[in-house]
Parts: sequence; C-alpha cells; structure tokens
Amino acid sequence: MSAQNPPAAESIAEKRPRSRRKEARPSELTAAALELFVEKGFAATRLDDVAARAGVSKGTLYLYFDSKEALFKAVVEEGIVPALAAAEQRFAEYEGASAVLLRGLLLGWWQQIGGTHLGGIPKLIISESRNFPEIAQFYHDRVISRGRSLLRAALQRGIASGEFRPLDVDSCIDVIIAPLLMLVVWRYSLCICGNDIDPPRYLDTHFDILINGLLSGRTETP
Amino acid sequence: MSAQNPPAAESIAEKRPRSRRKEARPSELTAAALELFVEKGFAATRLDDVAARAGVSKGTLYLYFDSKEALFKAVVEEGIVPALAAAEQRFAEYEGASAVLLRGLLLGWWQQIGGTHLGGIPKLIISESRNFPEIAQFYHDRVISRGRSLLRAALQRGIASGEFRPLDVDSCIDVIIAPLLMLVVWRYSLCICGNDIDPPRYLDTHFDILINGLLSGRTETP
Amino acid sequence: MSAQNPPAAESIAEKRPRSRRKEARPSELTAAALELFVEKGFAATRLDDVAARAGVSKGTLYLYFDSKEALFKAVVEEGIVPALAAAEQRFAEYEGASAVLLRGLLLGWWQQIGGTHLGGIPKLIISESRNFPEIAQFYHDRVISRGRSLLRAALQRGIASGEFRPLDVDSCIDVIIAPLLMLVVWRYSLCICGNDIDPPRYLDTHFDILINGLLSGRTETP
Amino acid sequence: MSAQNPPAAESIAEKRPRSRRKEARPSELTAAALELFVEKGFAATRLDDVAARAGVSKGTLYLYFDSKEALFKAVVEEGIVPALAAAEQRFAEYEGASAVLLRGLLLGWWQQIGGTHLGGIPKLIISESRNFPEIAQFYHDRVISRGRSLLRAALQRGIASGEFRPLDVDSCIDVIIAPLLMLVVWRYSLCICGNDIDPPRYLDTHFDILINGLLSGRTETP
DNA sequence: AATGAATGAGCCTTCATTCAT
DNA sequence: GATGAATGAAGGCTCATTCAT
Repeated sequence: MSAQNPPAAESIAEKRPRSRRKEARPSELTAAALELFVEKGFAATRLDDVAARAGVSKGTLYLYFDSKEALFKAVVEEGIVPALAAAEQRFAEYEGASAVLLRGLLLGWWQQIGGTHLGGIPKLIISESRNFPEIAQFYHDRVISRGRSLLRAALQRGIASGEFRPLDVDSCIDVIIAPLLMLVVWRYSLCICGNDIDPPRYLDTHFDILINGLLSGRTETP
Repeated sequence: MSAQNPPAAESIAEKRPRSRRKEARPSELTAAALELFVEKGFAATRLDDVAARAGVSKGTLYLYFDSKEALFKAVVEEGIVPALAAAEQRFAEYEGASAVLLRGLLLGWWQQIGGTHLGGIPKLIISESRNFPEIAQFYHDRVISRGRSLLRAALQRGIASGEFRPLDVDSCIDVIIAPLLMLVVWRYSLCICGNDIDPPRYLDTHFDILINGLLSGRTETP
Repeated sequence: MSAQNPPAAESIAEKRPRSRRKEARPSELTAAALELFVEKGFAATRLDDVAARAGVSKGTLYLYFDSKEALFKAVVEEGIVPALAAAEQRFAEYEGASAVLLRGLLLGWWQQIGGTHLGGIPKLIISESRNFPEIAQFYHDRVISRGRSLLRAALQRGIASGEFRPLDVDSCIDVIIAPLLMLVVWRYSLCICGNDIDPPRYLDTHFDILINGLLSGRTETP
Repeated sequence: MSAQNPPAAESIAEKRPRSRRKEARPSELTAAALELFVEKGFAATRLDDVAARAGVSKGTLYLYFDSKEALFKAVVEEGIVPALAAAEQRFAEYEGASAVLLRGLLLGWWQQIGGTHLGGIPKLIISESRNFPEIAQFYHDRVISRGRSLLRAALQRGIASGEFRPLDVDSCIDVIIAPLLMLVVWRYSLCICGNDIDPPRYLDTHFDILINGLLSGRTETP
C-alpha cells in the first residue's frame, strides 16, 4: 500500500483478479474446452472438467456460454474461423502458378490448423456430427462450405489458365481434401496404436500425386 | 431329453429354435449392436435399444458380453475381418496391369465394404478409438495393417514393372486410402448437413488423379 | 413350503417382493407423490423425496413415469377422475328434487375429494397452474370441464322443472363451486395460521344460502 | 454538504436523484418484485429478473433485503395493508340498507383490489403459504382477520335490523368471501386454459344468490 | 438360459447468495 | 452504496449394470 511495501509485480497482477479475468475469461474457457473436446470428444467431455481445467466453478461456464453446445461453437468460431479467413486473404492476394497456389493453400491449412492442436476439431466434428446435427450444420456452414469455395476457386483458376486438366471440379475438391482430413483423423484416432504417419512426407506424396494428376499433359512431374 | 421323457409336442417345437437360438444369439446381438453403433456411435447407443432390436431382454446381453465395451469389441471383431479376408483372396488371384489391379482393389473395397453397411465400422473405429485404445489397437493389427500390406504389394508390383513412378510407397498407401476412408466417414457423418457426395463420380475422379499421378510420365491417363 | 413350515403370512408376502411389487408399484409411487405434492406443491417436490417416501430409488420412478409431470398427471388420473366418474354415475341414476340432487353432488364432492387428502390437488392446481400450464390444461380438460358439465346439468334440470329461478347458469356454476374450492384452498394454505373453518357448518351455510338463493321465490327454505 | 465545500455542478445534479433514489429504492424493488411474484409465483421468480426490472444489479437487492424470502415479506406488507385500510374507511362512513352496504363492500373490494393488479397478492399468499407459514401468519393477522371483522359487522348489522335471516355469521363470512377470492384465484391461475369468467356477470350472480339467500323470507328478490 | 425390475452414480443446467472491487 | 463475477448446492433425468425370480 505504501512505498515501503511495494507489492511484487505478480502481486499487482493478482490484485485485480476479477477485472483482469473478466476479459480473459471467455478465451480461458474455450482454451480449456478445446483441449478436452479434442481429448475426449464432445459427448464425453464433462463441463465439470472444463471448468476445473480453466480453474473456475462449473457455474461460471454458464456466465459466458448458454450451453455445452454454445461453448463448442465458440471454440470453433474462435479457433478455426480466423485461420480460414486468413487463408481467404492470402488467396485473394496471390498471383502466380495455380499449382503453387494450391500447394500453398493445403500446406497453409496444415501449418495453421491440421498440424496444430486445432486439428482435433475436424476430427471431432466427424466423430460427433451424427449425434449432434446442429453442431455439424454449424461447422458445415461456417467452415466446410467456405473452405470448399476457396479450393473451387483455386481449381477453376488453374483450369481456366490451362494449367490443370478440365476435371470435375466438385469431386476434385473432395478428393483433394480427403488426404488432409485423413491426416488429422489419423493423428487423433488410430495414431494411438503406434502406426505413425510422417506428415511432411505424407503431404509431399499427396501433393506429388495430386499435382501430377491435375496438370495438363506434359513431360515429367517436377 | 431321453426317449423315456418325450417332451410334449410344443416343447419339441420350441426346442429346435431355442437351441439354434442359443448358438446364434451372440451374432444376433452383435448384428443388432452393429446397426446401432453405426447409427448413433458408441456412447449414444443404449443397451436397451440393442436388446430391443435383437428381441431379447437387456439382462440377456450380459449373459454373452461382460460390458458395453466387450460388446463393442465383439462387433468389430465379427464384422470386419471376414470382409478383409475376402479382399485378400481376390488380390491373390489377379493377374494383369497394376493400374487395373489397383483400381480393382479400391473399387472392390467400395463394393464389398465401404458402400455396404459395413462401411460404418471404419467410421466407428475412427470416432471411438480415442476412448477405446484397445479397440483401436485391435483394429489396427487385424485390419489396417493387413489392408496396407495388400496395397503395398500392389504398388510395389507396379513400380517393379516400371508401370508406376518410383514413389515413397508407404506414404502412397495412406494417400490412396484416404479418399476412400473419407468417403465412408462422410457418408456416416457430415452427409447429414445436405452436402452430398456422389460416390461413383468421386471415385472416378480419385482414380483419375491417382492413376495419372502414379503412372510413369507419358501420353494420357488410361 | 411343507405343512411343517408354514411361512407366516407376511413371510409369504415378502417372498415375492419383486413380482408382488410390480403390480403395486405405480400406485405406491403415486401415493407417495400425492402426499408430497400436496405437502409442498409441484415445483418444490423433489423426485428424490418421492422415491424415498415410496422406498425406491430415484431411477425407479422413471420406470413407471416419463417425467415429473407425467407422475403428477397419474396422481390426478388415479385420485380424482374415478371420484368424478362415480359422481356422474350417481347423477345419471338420480330421481328426485333438484335441490336435493345439487346438495348431494356438492356434499359428495366434499366427502370423496375435498374432505380427503385428495383435496390438496385442486389447491395444488390453483397454485401451480401459472408455471405449469400443461398441467393446468390437463386438469381443466379432465376434471374441471367434466365437473362443470355435471353442475350445469343439475341446474338446468332444476330450472326446467321450475324448481330453481332462471339464473345465468354458467355464472351460477362458478359461484356454486367457489365456496367449495375455497374450502380446500383454505385447508391447504391459510389454515396453517390457526384460523380453522368448521367444514360441516360452513357447508351447511353455503347450501342454505345457495338453495335459498336458487329456489323460485316462496315461503321459507326447505 | 456545507457552503464551504460546494460540490461541483455535476455532483449536485447527481446528488438529488441519488439521495432520492436511496429512499425510493426499497419500494422500487418491491414493486418490481410484486409484478414478478404475481406473474410467476415465488419459486419461479428469479432475483436476476427482479433486479433487472428494477433497473439495479442483483447484488443491490441484498443491500436492502436479507434474502428472497425477506423480499417476499416486504412485498406483501407494503402492497396489501394500505388497500385494506381504505376499505375500512369507506365502511365506517356508510349509512343505509345492509344489503346495499354488503353489496357495496364486495363490489368495492373488487374495484380497489381484486380487479386491480393487487389481486395477485391474495392468490400469491394462497399459493405460497404452505412453504412460507410465517407469511401466511402475517397475512392472516394483518389482512384476513381485519377483513372478516368488516364483513361480520355488516352481517350483524343486517341481522340486527331484521333485514337478514339469522344465519351463522362466521360461516357466512367465509361463504360470502369465497366467490370473490375464487375470482382472483381464477384470474391468476386457471384462466390460462381458456375458460374465461366474466367478472361483472359472475359478481351479479353471486350478489343475486347471496342477497336472495340472506334476506328474511318474502316475495321476490329486490 | 432368460427376464426385467431396481439401482445409483453421473451429467447438464439453474439460481440464491457472496464478496472483491 | 453499488456492482456483477463467481460460487456451489441442488434437481430432473439417463443408463450401464446387477440380481432375484
């Protein structure tokens, strides 16, 4: 209080636990929730555990989120959507070969989402969508359809320029995405049994086959 | 039981079905459980419903399976292994171009497993493996590694003959499998939100890109 | 089992606790529920307490009733409806003066319902209907409208025969019922503060004023 | 506060409302609480809502009332007693026929209390008295017994003058009050299920039967 | 072997109450 | 005096599991 007893820095920090917390709370909670959702899935995650991991009481969760489902949506919104928006940004500004663009988009996804702990979310959605259709719908509308649009644009760009063969674009999208999704699915499910995938190598192979398979007739693969 | 005590007619009548039942019970139960697990996932499947669908009482389930988890294991064990064995059989007997062989294997998987109700099992494994590591391990050992061996053999065959480019075989396997797995994953999860995939077209595109990407450079895709 | 060891009657009774219970359970549960609903109201009655009073676990309640509300409906159905049906029966068979009929109906209600522990139900409905509209609706449809029909018939009978003055029948019904309802309301609410009502005397006064007020003008009340 | 320390202009401006608020607060809070208690009952009324309707924070409620129950008591105390005092006043000043007096008292009650939003209070007391015996007692002592005294005086006046038949006065009181109470009870409970009562007509019928039933034998009703 | 009544731990959600600011 | 973030004790309901019949 006085100059004689200057509180330590941390003490100051602790002096305003409430007001300081107030702003940080929601993201503290979603962070805890993300960990547990990824770890156990939606249904198996207990709000008690989320609260405990965030260091608050169970009731506090309900000050910030109306329900378990709302909490989950917030996790997605906060974790995935910004990364997607950034990708859209990069796409819009890109100029150059479509093959490089495509590779960049996919690699970017891996670096921003798939390869981080956020990768657990797509896996989670896949696992739980059957029992929580509303969540699936939410994710579809907010993430999947936007992501597909991005890829569609990239493919059409390449086909229009004659760089890619004129394939069925919509099927292509799914085929392109699949190995990426499988990678996170793998990392959050069967990886447990020791059969590791080496992501860089796996991605290289995917891009190799993919680009090779997309490019208009030509000599050798690069 | 003996000639001395001939059971009443009705008793005889009931005796056959009952003893037949007795042996058939476990698979009647796992069949019912498969349907429900595929439909709702592990956690959301109620044993009441399994019992009801199998036409027995809930208690009866516990005469055959120690727990819900044990039932789940039995479902996996019983459902998928026989289908895989059949695929191996078909492979062993094949002679011809590797590209055609590969295409045949993948298409066969779709026709025998992925496209049937058995397709729910891989999805199930993926969804629940986190909470049931033992099952994941089991599935890996019994199904995945065997399936990969099959593909590895096919790829090596093509590379050895010069038909395919000399790619990293193990990564290739995963990349090849991924779109197929995603197909069943999709069919049992996000399909709910209306974004349909047209399997034949999707598979065509996959094969197109894949074979094109695998083949040693020249001319057009077959 | 044998003549040598004749089990005591109670012992026999206890020998089949489950099968015996099976049939008796629902009414054991509604009996316990009635007591508590009357004692504490609908919202304040905890299912734990109902179960405890019935000597079963909380889960058992849900074997017989889908929800708290369903339990309550069962209480009404079992407690009130039969008494009402009996009253309708008596009415149909009655021949004689309408004043006597009316008095009989009202007195019968008191003896069968209002004056018994079932009297708590109308009080309950009144207290809770605001917050549980579905319950109110149920009670209205099943009990109130039937009761009013009965009274309407009795009044019209008296008016038709010239015994009663030609009053507005529907308003009459409410006015006639009101003192009876107030009696139970009183008995289950303010009576607590010691201000007793003497039901027989109260009812006599009510009937006195009522019949006097209904009869076509002449001499003295019967 | 003093001329020595003239507060800044804005401070003055805020000072009035604040000090005025300070005194008005309790009744602002009870007013908000009355509305909600009447609307939803005691248990279903959330203090958040009371605070919100009063335009204060939830914590503020606890500055003025120790608990939800204390708030409830204050609501009753403040709402009903003044209205009763007014009724006593009107009675004391009346001179004329007892039948007219009685009719006037009852009609006055309807116009001053029953038909206004204060009518919710008797309903509230009835509904909650079981769970709040203390309030029931309070209401009985402060309201009911005073109201009964008023009616007792009016009836005795009529009997003494030979206008009314010599009935049991105490029972009469209850019988007379009952339809009025039921009217408010109805308006705040079962009215929900669509069975409307037309108060004027209902009251007319009540008075008709009542006065007819009370008057000493003779020809027709007045 | 088969039944199904019974259990009780557990989960999501609500809300009166407290207290640091 | 006023705030509102935080709490924690319930309560309704579910469901895997048990066990007497």
